[in-house]
Amino acid sequence: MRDDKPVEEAAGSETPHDEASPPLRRRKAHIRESAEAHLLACAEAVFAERGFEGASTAMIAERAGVPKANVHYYFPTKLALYRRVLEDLFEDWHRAANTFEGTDDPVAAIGGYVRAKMELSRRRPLGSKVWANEIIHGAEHMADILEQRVKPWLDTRVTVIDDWIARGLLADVDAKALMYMIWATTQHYADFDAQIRALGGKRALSQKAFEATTDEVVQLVIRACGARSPDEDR
Amino acid sequence: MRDDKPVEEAAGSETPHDEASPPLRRRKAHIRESAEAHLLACAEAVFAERGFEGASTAMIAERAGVPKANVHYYFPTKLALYRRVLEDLFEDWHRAANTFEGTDDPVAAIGGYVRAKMELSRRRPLGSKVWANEIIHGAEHMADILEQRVKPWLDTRVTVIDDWIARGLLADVDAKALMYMIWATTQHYADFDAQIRALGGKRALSQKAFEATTDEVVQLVIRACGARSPDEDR
DNA sequence: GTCTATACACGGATAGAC
DNA sequence: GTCTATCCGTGTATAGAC
Repeated sequence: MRDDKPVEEAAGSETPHDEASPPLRRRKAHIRESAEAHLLACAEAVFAERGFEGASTAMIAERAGVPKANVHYYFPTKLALYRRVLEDLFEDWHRAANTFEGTDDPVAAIGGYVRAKMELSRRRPLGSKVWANEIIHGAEHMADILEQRVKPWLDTRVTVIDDWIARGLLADVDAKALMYMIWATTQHYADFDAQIRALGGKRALSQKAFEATTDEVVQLVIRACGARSPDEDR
Repeated sequence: MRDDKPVEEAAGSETPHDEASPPLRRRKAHIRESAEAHLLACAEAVFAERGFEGASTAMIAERAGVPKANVHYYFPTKLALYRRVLEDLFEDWHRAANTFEGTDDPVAAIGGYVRAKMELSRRRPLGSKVWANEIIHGAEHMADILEQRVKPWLDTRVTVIDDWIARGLLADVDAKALMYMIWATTQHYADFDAQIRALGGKRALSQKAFEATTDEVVQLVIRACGARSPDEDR
Protein backbone atom coordinates (compact mmCIF):
# COMPACT_ATOMS: atom_id res chain seq x y z
CA MET A 1 0.00 0.00 0.00
CA ARG A 2 2.88 2.33 0.73
CA ASP A 3 4.96 3.11 -2.32
CA ASP A 4 7.75 4.80 -0.40
CA LYS A 5 11.37 3.93 0.07
CA PRO A 6 12.17 0.22 0.05
CA VAL A 7 12.55 -1.38 3.45
CA GLU A 8 16.12 -1.47 4.67
CA GLU A 9 15.72 -4.30 7.16
CA ALA A 10 18.09 -7.16 7.90
CA ALA A 11 20.61 -4.64 9.16
CA GLY A 12 21.83 -6.91 11.94
CA SER A 13 20.06 -7.40 15.27
CA GLU A 14 20.79 -4.86 17.97
CA THR A 15 18.78 -6.33 20.80
CA PRO A 16 20.03 -9.89 21.35
CA HIS A 17 17.03 -12.16 21.90
CA ASP A 18 16.82 -15.97 22.05
CA GLU A 19 14.19 -15.73 19.33
CA ALA A 20 15.52 -15.01 15.84
CA SER A 21 13.55 -11.78 15.98
CA PRO A 22 14.30 -8.82 13.71
CA PRO A 23 15.78 -5.65 15.18
CA LEU A 24 12.76 -4.21 16.89
CA ARG A 25 13.98 -0.67 17.52
CA ARG A 26 15.04 -0.21 13.97
CA ARG A 27 11.94 -1.81 12.56
CA LYS A 28 9.70 0.45 14.56
CA ALA A 29 11.72 3.50 13.64
CA HIS A 30 11.41 2.58 10.01
CA ILE A 31 7.67 2.14 10.24
CA ARG A 32 7.36 5.58 11.71
CA GLU A 33 9.67 7.14 9.16
CA SER A 34 7.90 5.55 6.25
CA ALA A 35 4.42 6.33 7.53
CA GLU A 36 5.36 9.94 8.17
CA ALA A 37 6.81 10.36 4.70
CA HIS A 38 3.69 8.90 3.15
CA LEU A 39 1.40 11.14 5.18
CA LEU A 40 3.53 14.19 4.39
CA ALA A 41 3.23 13.55 0.66
CA CYS A 42 -0.54 13.11 0.87
CA ALA A 43 -0.90 16.14 3.11
CA GLU A 44 1.07 18.27 0.66
CA ALA A 45 -1.37 17.36 -2.10
CA VAL A 46 -4.46 18.10 -0.03
CA PHE A 47 -3.05 21.37 1.35
CA ALA A 48 -2.19 22.40 -2.21
CA GLU A 49 -5.68 21.67 -3.47
CA ARG A 50 -7.66 23.18 -0.63
CA GLY A 51 -5.37 25.33 1.51
CA PHE A 52 -4.70 24.85 5.21
CA GLU A 53 -8.19 25.66 6.44
CA GLY A 54 -9.88 23.93 3.53
CA ALA A 55 -7.96 20.72 4.00
CA SER A 56 -9.38 18.28 6.51
CA THR A 57 -7.56 15.51 8.31
CA ALA A 58 -10.22 13.17 6.96
CA MET A 59 -9.24 14.01 3.37
CA ILE A 60 -5.57 13.51 4.13
CA ALA A 61 -6.29 10.20 5.83
CA GLU A 62 -8.46 9.03 2.96
CA ARG A 63 -5.79 9.89 0.38
CA ALA A 64 -3.22 8.07 2.49
CA GLY A 65 -5.51 5.07 2.84
CA VAL A 66 -5.50 5.10 6.64
CA PRO A 67 -8.09 5.94 9.29
CA LYS A 68 -8.27 9.49 10.52
CA ALA A 69 -6.88 8.59 13.93
CA ASN A 70 -3.60 7.45 12.41
CA VAL A 71 -2.91 10.93 11.17
CA HIS A 72 -3.17 12.20 14.72
CA TYR A 73 -0.99 9.37 15.94
CA TYR A 74 1.94 10.50 13.79
CA PHE A 75 1.26 14.23 13.90
CA PRO A 76 -0.36 15.58 17.07
CA THR A 77 -2.25 18.35 15.31
CA LYS A 78 -3.14 19.39 11.79
CA LEU A 79 -0.93 22.43 12.26
CA ALA A 80 2.07 20.29 13.19
CA LEU A 81 1.60 18.28 10.01
CA TYR A 82 1.27 21.45 7.96
CA ARG A 83 4.38 22.87 9.55
CA ARG A 84 6.37 19.77 8.63
CA VAL A 85 5.23 20.09 5.03
CA LEU A 86 6.48 23.68 4.97
CA GLU A 87 9.86 22.71 6.44
CA ASP A 88 10.20 19.96 3.86
CA LEU A 89 9.45 22.44 1.11
CA PHE A 90 12.05 24.87 2.35
CA GLU A 91 14.73 22.18 2.19
CA ASP A 92 13.90 21.56 -1.46
CA TRP A 93 13.85 25.29 -2.18
CA HIS A 94 17.20 25.63 -0.47
CA ARG A 95 18.79 22.97 -2.67
CA ALA A 96 17.63 24.83 -5.78
CA ALA A 97 18.90 28.07 -4.28
CA ASN A 98 22.39 26.67 -4.00
CA THR A 99 22.74 26.50 -7.77
CA PHE A 100 23.13 30.25 -7.55
CA GLU A 101 26.47 29.84 -5.78
CA GLY A 102 29.66 28.50 -7.21
CA THR A 103 30.20 30.69 -10.24
CA ASP A 104 31.15 34.29 -10.81
CA ASP A 105 29.56 34.39 -14.24
CA PRO A 106 26.23 36.21 -13.90
CA VAL A 107 24.78 34.64 -17.05
CA ALA A 108 25.59 31.16 -15.81
CA ALA A 109 24.55 31.86 -12.24
CA ILE A 110 21.25 33.61 -12.96
CA GLY A 111 20.39 31.39 -15.90
CA GLY A 112 21.16 28.28 -13.87
CA TYR A 113 19.09 29.51 -10.97
CA VAL A 114 16.11 30.24 -13.21
CA ARG A 115 16.41 26.74 -14.64
CA ALA A 116 16.58 25.22 -11.19
CA LYS A 117 13.50 27.12 -10.09
CA MET A 118 11.61 26.15 -13.24
CA GLU A 119 12.59 22.54 -12.67
CA LEU A 120 11.32 22.78 -9.12
CA SER A 121 8.02 24.16 -10.39
CA ARG A 122 7.75 21.22 -12.77
CA ARG A 123 8.82 18.57 -10.30
CA ARG A 124 6.89 19.71 -7.25
CA PRO A 125 4.05 22.03 -8.28
CA LEU A 126 1.90 21.05 -5.32
CA GLY A 127 4.58 22.13 -2.89
CA SER A 128 4.91 25.47 -4.63
CA LYS A 129 1.17 25.98 -4.21
CA VAL A 130 1.31 25.23 -0.50
CA TRP A 131 4.12 27.73 -0.11
CA ALA A 132 2.32 30.41 -2.13
CA ASN A 133 -0.92 29.83 -0.28
CA GLU A 134 0.80 30.23 3.06
CA ILE A 135 2.42 33.53 2.06
CA ILE A 136 -0.76 34.93 0.53
CA HIS A 137 -2.52 34.37 3.82
CA GLY A 138 0.09 36.16 5.86
CA ALA A 139 2.90 33.61 6.27
CA GLU A 140 2.29 33.41 10.00
CA HIS A 141 3.22 29.73 10.07
CA MET A 142 6.57 30.29 8.36
CA ALA A 143 7.64 33.67 9.63
CA ASP A 144 10.69 32.10 11.27
CA ILE A 145 11.74 30.32 8.08
CA LEU A 146 11.53 33.53 6.08
CA GLU A 147 13.38 35.55 8.70
CA GLN A 148 16.12 33.09 9.67
CA ARG A 149 16.68 31.10 6.50
CA VAL A 150 15.42 32.89 3.41
CA LYS A 151 16.35 36.45 4.37
CA PRO A 152 20.06 35.76 5.03
CA TRP A 153 20.30 33.87 1.75
CA LEU A 154 18.62 36.69 -0.15
CA ASP A 155 20.88 39.28 1.44
CA THR A 156 24.02 37.51 0.25
CA ARG A 157 22.53 37.25 -3.26
CA VAL A 158 21.81 40.99 -3.24
CA THR A 159 25.45 41.61 -2.37
CA VAL A 160 26.66 39.43 -5.21
CA ILE A 161 24.31 41.07 -7.71
CA ASP A 162 25.29 44.56 -6.61
CA ASP A 163 28.91 43.54 -7.08
CA TRP A 164 28.20 42.34 -10.62
CA ILE A 165 26.52 45.66 -11.34
CA ALA A 166 29.49 47.58 -9.96
CA ARG A 167 31.77 45.58 -12.28
CA GLY A 168 29.58 46.37 -15.26
CA LEU A 169 28.42 42.80 -15.76
CA LEU A 170 24.76 43.67 -15.15
CA ALA A 171 22.56 46.65 -15.91
CA ASP A 172 21.83 48.89 -12.96
CA VAL A 173 18.88 46.90 -11.63
CA ASP A 174 17.41 46.73 -8.16
CA ALA A 175 18.67 43.35 -6.95
CA LYS A 176 15.59 42.52 -4.93
CA ALA A 177 13.24 43.51 -7.74
CA LEU A 178 15.20 41.15 -9.97
CA MET A 179 15.02 38.28 -7.49
CA TYR A 180 11.30 38.82 -6.98
CA MET A 181 10.78 38.76 -10.71
CA ILE A 182 12.63 35.45 -10.95
CA TRP A 183 10.64 33.94 -8.10
CA ALA A 184 7.30 35.25 -9.32
CA THR A 185 7.80 34.20 -12.92
CA THR A 186 9.15 30.72 -12.29
CA GLN A 187 6.65 29.89 -9.56
CA HIS A 188 3.81 31.18 -11.73
CA TYR A 189 4.13 28.03 -13.84
CA ALA A 190 3.39 25.90 -10.79
CA ASP A 191 0.98 28.08 -8.82
CA PHE A 192 -1.13 29.37 -11.72
CA ASP A 193 -1.12 26.24 -13.85
CA ALA A 194 -4.92 26.15 -13.78
CA GLN A 195 -5.00 29.57 -15.42
CA ILE A 196 -2.26 28.68 -17.87
CA ARG A 197 -4.20 25.61 -18.91
CA ALA A 198 -7.42 27.62 -19.23
CA LEU A 199 -5.71 30.25 -21.39
CA GLY A 200 -3.28 28.14 -23.31
CA GLY A 201 -5.58 25.65 -24.98
CA LYS A 202 -4.87 22.61 -22.81
CA ARG A 203 -1.18 22.22 -23.52
CA ALA A 204 1.74 23.69 -21.52
CA LEU A 205 2.07 20.46 -19.58
CA SER A 206 4.08 18.29 -21.95
CA GLN A 207 7.72 17.84 -21.12
CA LYS A 208 8.81 19.32 -24.45
CA ALA A 209 6.62 22.40 -24.07
CA PHE A 210 7.87 22.97 -20.56
CA GLU A 211 11.49 22.85 -21.64
CA ALA A 212 10.81 25.36 -24.40
CA THR A 213 9.06 27.60 -21.88
CA THR A 214 12.04 27.29 -19.55
CA ASP A 215 14.35 28.50 -22.30
CA GLU A 216 12.04 31.43 -22.95
CA VAL A 217 11.97 32.42 -19.30
CA VAL A 218 15.75 32.18 -19.03
CA GLN A 219 16.14 34.46 -22.04
CA LEU A 220 13.63 36.96 -20.69
CA VAL A 221 15.39 37.17 -17.33
CA ILE A 222 18.88 37.38 -18.80
CA ARG A 223 17.78 40.22 -21.04
CA ALA A 224 15.89 41.89 -18.19
CA CYS A 225 19.01 42.30 -16.09
CA GLY A 226 21.30 42.90 -19.04
CA ALA A 227 23.64 40.10 -17.96
CA ARG A 228 26.98 39.74 -19.66
CA SER A 229 29.58 37.05 -19.02
CA PRO A 230 32.80 38.25 -17.32
CA ASP A 231 35.01 37.27 -20.26
CA GLU A 232 32.81 38.94 -22.84
CA ASP A 233 34.01 42.14 -24.45
CA ARG A 234 31.91 45.17 -23.91
CA MET B 1 -21.59 52.97 9.81
CA ARG B 2 -21.46 52.47 6.07
CA ASP B 3 -18.76 54.51 4.41
CA ASP B 4 -19.91 53.77 0.90
CA LYS B 5 -21.27 55.99 -1.83
CA PRO B 6 -23.22 59.00 -0.63
CA VAL B 7 -26.96 58.63 -0.70
CA GLU B 8 -28.51 59.89 -3.90
CA GLU B 9 -32.00 60.43 -2.57
CA ALA B 10 -34.38 63.32 -3.18
CA ALA B 11 -34.47 62.30 -6.79
CA GLY B 12 -38.13 63.20 -7.16
CA SER B 13 -41.00 61.04 -5.95
CA GLU B 14 -42.19 58.34 -8.28
CA THR B 15 -45.11 57.02 -6.27
CA PRO B 16 -47.42 59.97 -5.64
CA HIS B 17 -48.60 59.82 -2.03
CA ASP B 18 -50.54 62.36 0.01
CA GLU B 19 -47.73 62.10 2.53
CA ALA B 20 -44.51 63.84 1.54
CA SER B 21 -42.87 60.43 1.61
CA PRO B 22 -39.63 59.72 -0.24
CA PRO B 23 -39.67 57.44 -3.26
CA LEU B 24 -39.90 54.04 -1.68
CA ARG B 25 -38.80 51.87 -4.60
CA ARG B 26 -35.69 53.88 -5.10
CA ARG B 27 -34.92 54.07 -1.43
CA LYS B 28 -35.16 50.31 -1.04
CA ALA B 29 -33.08 49.73 -4.12
CA HIS B 30 -30.43 52.00 -2.73
CA ILE B 31 -30.39 50.25 0.62
CA ARG B 32 -29.81 46.96 -1.11
CA GLU B 33 -27.15 48.37 -3.39
CA SER B 34 -25.29 50.00 -0.57
CA ALA B 35 -25.52 47.00 1.74
CA GLU B 36 -24.30 44.68 -0.98
CA ALA B 37 -21.34 46.90 -1.78
CA HIS B 38 -20.39 47.07 1.87
CA LEU B 39 -20.65 43.32 2.31
CA LEU B 40 -18.66 42.72 -0.88
CA ALA B 41 -15.82 44.89 0.38
CA CYS B 42 -15.73 43.12 3.75
CA ALA B 43 -15.99 39.71 2.11
CA GLU B 44 -13.06 40.52 -0.16
CA ALA B 45 -10.91 41.26 2.87
CA VAL B 46 -11.86 38.09 4.72
CA PHE B 47 -11.50 35.89 1.62
CA ALA B 48 -8.08 37.42 1.04
CA GLU B 49 -6.95 36.75 4.58
CA ARG B 50 -8.32 33.25 4.95
CA GLY B 51 -9.25 31.87 1.55
CA PHE B 52 -12.71 30.69 0.52
CA GLU B 53 -12.89 27.69 2.83
CA GLY B 54 -11.15 29.44 5.70
CA ALA B 55 -13.47 32.41 5.60
CA SER B 56 -16.69 32.09 7.55
CA THR B 57 -19.88 34.05 7.10
CA ALA B 58 -19.62 34.98 10.77
CA MET B 59 -16.26 36.71 10.17
CA ILE B 60 -17.65 38.58 7.19
CA ALA B 61 -20.71 39.62 9.16
CA GLU B 62 -18.62 40.76 12.10
CA ARG B 63 -16.34 42.86 9.91
CA ALA B 64 -19.39 44.37 8.25
CA GLY B 65 -20.96 45.10 11.61
CA VAL B 66 -24.14 43.16 10.90
CA PRO B 67 -25.60 39.91 12.20
CA LYS B 68 -24.74 36.74 10.38
CA ALA B 69 -28.25 36.32 9.00
CA ASN B 70 -28.02 39.59 7.06
CA VAL B 71 -25.23 38.18 4.95
CA HIS B 72 -27.53 35.38 3.87
CA TYR B 73 -30.33 37.85 3.24
CA TYR B 74 -28.29 39.68 0.59
CA PHE B 75 -26.36 36.71 -0.74
CA PRO B 76 -28.12 33.33 -0.65
CA THR B 77 -24.94 31.32 -0.11
CA LYS B 78 -21.31 31.93 0.76
CA LEU B 79 -20.40 30.76 -2.72
CA ALA B 80 -22.70 33.33 -4.35
CA LEU B 81 -21.01 36.07 -2.35
CA TYR B 82 -17.58 34.77 -3.31
CA ARG B 83 -18.57 34.61 -6.92
CA ARG B 84 -19.70 38.24 -6.88
CA VAL B 85 -16.34 39.23 -5.40
CA LEU B 86 -14.56 37.46 -8.26
CA GLU B 87 -16.75 39.15 -10.88
CA ASP B 88 -16.06 42.52 -9.29
CA LEU B 89 -12.34 41.81 -9.41
CA PHE B 90 -12.45 40.89 -13.04
CA GLU B 91 -14.07 44.22 -13.92
CA ASP B 92 -11.21 46.04 -12.21
CA TRP B 93 -8.64 43.83 -13.93
CA HIS B 94 -10.34 44.50 -17.25
CA ARG B 95 -10.09 48.26 -16.82
CA ALA B 96 -6.35 47.95 -16.22
CA ALA B 97 -6.06 45.63 -19.21
CA ASN B 98 -7.49 48.30 -21.49
CA THR B 99 -4.44 50.50 -20.98
CA PHE B 100 -2.72 48.04 -23.28
CA GLU B 101 -4.84 49.19 -26.19
CA GLY B 102 -4.76 52.50 -27.96
CA THR B 103 -1.14 52.82 -28.94
CA ASP B 104 1.11 51.16 -31.45
CA ASP B 105 4.26 51.97 -29.52
CA PRO B 106 5.36 48.80 -27.69
CA VAL B 107 7.36 50.72 -25.08
CA ALA B 108 4.40 52.90 -24.24
CA ALA B 109 1.87 50.05 -24.38
CA ILE B 110 3.82 47.50 -22.37
CA GLY B 111 5.24 50.05 -19.96
CA GLY B 112 1.81 51.54 -19.43
CA TYR B 113 0.28 48.15 -18.84
CA VAL B 114 2.93 47.22 -16.29
CA ARG B 115 2.26 50.50 -14.49
CA ALA B 116 -1.47 49.89 -14.53
CA LYS B 117 -0.99 46.40 -13.09
CA MET B 118 1.39 47.67 -10.41
CA GLU B 119 -1.10 50.38 -9.52
CA LEU B 120 -3.81 47.75 -9.24
CA SER B 121 -1.58 45.72 -6.92
CA ARG B 122 -1.09 48.80 -4.77
CA ARG B 123 -4.70 49.92 -4.79
CA ARG B 124 -6.41 46.57 -4.32
CA PRO B 125 -3.96 44.01 -2.91
CA LEU B 126 -6.69 42.06 -1.14
CA GLY B 127 -8.51 41.50 -4.40
CA SER B 128 -5.34 40.26 -6.04
CA LYS B 129 -4.95 37.73 -3.23
CA VAL B 130 -8.48 36.44 -3.66
CA TRP B 131 -7.86 36.02 -7.37
CA ALA B 132 -4.52 34.25 -6.83
CA ASN B 133 -5.96 32.01 -4.17
CA GLU B 134 -8.79 30.95 -6.44
CA ILE B 135 -6.43 30.06 -9.28
CA ILE B 136 -4.01 28.22 -7.02
CA HIS B 137 -6.85 26.01 -5.87
CA GLY B 138 -7.95 25.11 -9.36
CA ALA B 139 -10.00 28.12 -10.50
CA GLU B 140 -13.17 26.04 -10.60
CA HIS B 141 -15.28 29.02 -9.52
CA MET B 142 -13.98 31.27 -12.29
CA ALA B 143 -13.41 28.87 -15.16
CA ASP B 144 -16.01 30.71 -17.24
CA ILE B 145 -14.39 34.11 -16.62
CA LEU B 146 -11.00 32.80 -17.70
CA GLU B 147 -12.37 31.07 -20.77
CA GLN B 148 -14.84 33.69 -22.00
CA ARG B 149 -13.29 36.95 -20.87
CA VAL B 150 -9.58 36.62 -20.15
CA LYS B 151 -8.62 34.19 -22.90
CA PRO B 152 -10.05 36.27 -25.80
CA TRP B 153 -8.29 39.35 -24.44
CA LEU B 154 -4.99 37.51 -24.10
CA ASP B 155 -5.28 36.10 -27.62
CA THR B 156 -5.61 39.58 -29.11
CA ARG B 157 -2.60 40.74 -27.09
CA VAL B 158 -0.56 37.81 -28.39
CA THR B 159 -1.45 38.85 -31.93
CA VAL B 160 -0.34 42.43 -31.30
CA ILE B 161 2.93 41.33 -29.70
CA ASP B 162 3.70 38.90 -32.51
CA ASP B 163 3.07 41.74 -34.96
CA TRP B 164 5.53 43.97 -33.08
CA ILE B 165 8.10 41.18 -33.22
CA ALA B 166 7.55 40.74 -36.95
CA ARG B 167 8.16 44.47 -37.42
CA GLY B 168 11.38 44.29 -35.41
CA LEU B 169 10.09 46.38 -32.53
CA LEU B 170 10.50 43.56 -30.02
CA ALA B 171 12.97 40.74 -29.52
CA ASP B 172 11.75 37.33 -30.58
CA VAL B 173 9.97 36.46 -27.34
CA ASP B 174 7.14 34.06 -26.66
CA ALA B 175 4.22 36.42 -26.25
CA LYS B 176 2.46 34.34 -23.62
CA ALA B 177 5.65 33.87 -21.61
CA LEU B 178 6.05 37.64 -21.64
CA MET B 179 2.47 38.25 -20.51
CA TYR B 180 2.80 35.67 -17.75
CA MET B 181 6.00 37.33 -16.58
CA ILE B 182 4.22 40.68 -16.41
CA TRP B 183 1.28 39.24 -14.52
CA ALA B 184 3.41 37.21 -12.14
CA THR B 185 5.84 40.00 -11.35
CA THR B 186 3.30 42.77 -10.84
CA GLN B 187 0.89 40.65 -8.83
CA HIS B 188 3.76 39.38 -6.69
CA TYR B 189 3.85 42.78 -4.97
CA ALA B 190 0.27 42.30 -3.83
CA ASP B 191 0.05 38.55 -3.27
CA PHE B 192 3.43 38.03 -1.61
CA ASP B 193 3.58 41.24 0.37
CA ALA B 194 3.97 39.29 3.60
CA GLN B 195 7.15 37.72 2.23
CA ILE B 196 8.40 41.01 0.82
CA ARG B 197 7.92 42.62 4.21
CA ALA B 198 9.66 39.73 5.97
CA LEU B 199 12.62 39.91 3.60
CA GLY B 200 12.83 43.63 2.99
CA GLY B 201 13.21 44.97 6.49
CA LYS B 202 9.68 46.27 7.05
CA ARG B 203 9.55 48.87 4.28
CA ALA B 204 8.35 48.38 0.70
CA LEU B 205 4.97 49.76 1.61
CA SER B 206 5.55 53.51 1.52
CA GLN B 207 4.16 55.33 -1.47
CA LYS B 208 7.59 56.58 -2.51
CA ALA B 209 9.18 53.13 -2.31
CA PHE B 210 6.36 51.61 -4.30
CA GLU B 211 6.74 54.14 -7.08
CA ALA B 212 10.46 53.46 -7.26
CA THR B 213 9.76 49.73 -7.41
CA THR B 214 7.23 50.32 -10.19
CA ASP B 215 9.89 52.11 -12.22
CA GLU B 216 12.28 49.21 -11.63
CA VAL B 217 9.74 46.64 -12.77
CA VAL B 218 8.89 48.66 -15.87
CA GLN B 219 12.57 48.83 -16.79
CA LEU B 220 13.06 45.11 -16.19
CA VAL B 221 10.11 44.19 -18.40
CA ILE B 222 11.01 46.62 -21.18
CA ARG B 223 14.54 45.23 -21.27
CA ALA B 224 13.25 41.66 -21.06
CA CYS B 225 11.30 41.94 -24.28
CA GLY B 226 13.81 44.22 -25.98
CA ALA B 227 11.14 46.82 -26.73
CA ARG B 228 11.97 49.70 -29.04
CA SER B 229 9.68 52.58 -29.95
CA PRO B 230 8.48 52.60 -33.59
CA ASP B 231 10.16 55.94 -34.36
CA GLU B 232 13.49 54.97 -32.83
CA ASP B 233 16.41 54.28 -35.12
CA ARG B 234 18.07 50.93 -34.80
C1' DG C 1 -35.11 44.96 6.13
C1' DT C 2 -33.04 43.39 10.65
C1' DC C 3 -32.31 40.54 14.27
C1' DT C 4 -32.19 36.17 17.79
C1' DA C 5 -32.38 31.49 18.10
C1' DT C 6 -31.60 27.24 16.19
C1' DA C 7 -31.28 23.09 12.98
C1' DC C 8 -27.99 20.08 11.18
C1' DA C 9 -23.59 18.68 9.20
C1' DC C 10 -18.68 18.55 9.51
C1' DG C 11 -14.19 19.37 11.53
C1' DG C 12 -10.27 18.37 14.84
C1' DA C 13 -9.05 15.70 18.34
C1' DT C 14 -9.32 11.76 21.84
C1' DA C 15 -10.63 7.22 24.28
C1' DG C 16 -9.99 2.85 24.45
C1' DA C 17 -10.48 -1.89 22.25
C1' DC C 18 -7.55 -4.83 19.47
C1' DG D 1 0.92 0.59 15.79
C1' DT D 2 -4.00 0.41 14.11
C1' DC D 3 -8.67 0.93 14.29
C1' DT D 4 -13.90 2.25 15.72
C1' DA D 5 -16.66 5.18 18.19
C1' DT D 6 -17.33 9.49 20.08
C1' DC D 7 -16.83 14.30 22.22
C1' DC D 8 -17.42 18.92 21.35
C1' DG D 9 -16.74 23.12 18.93
C1' DT D 10 -17.70 25.55 14.72
C1' DG D 11 -19.79 26.24 10.15
C1' DT D 12 -23.59 27.16 6.82
C1' DA D 13 -28.01 28.09 6.41
C1' DT D 14 -32.85 28.94 7.95
C1' DA D 15 -37.15 30.04 10.89
C1' DG D 16 -39.65 33.29 12.59
C1' DA D 17 -40.24 37.37 15.79
C1' DC D 18 -39.86 42.36 15.35
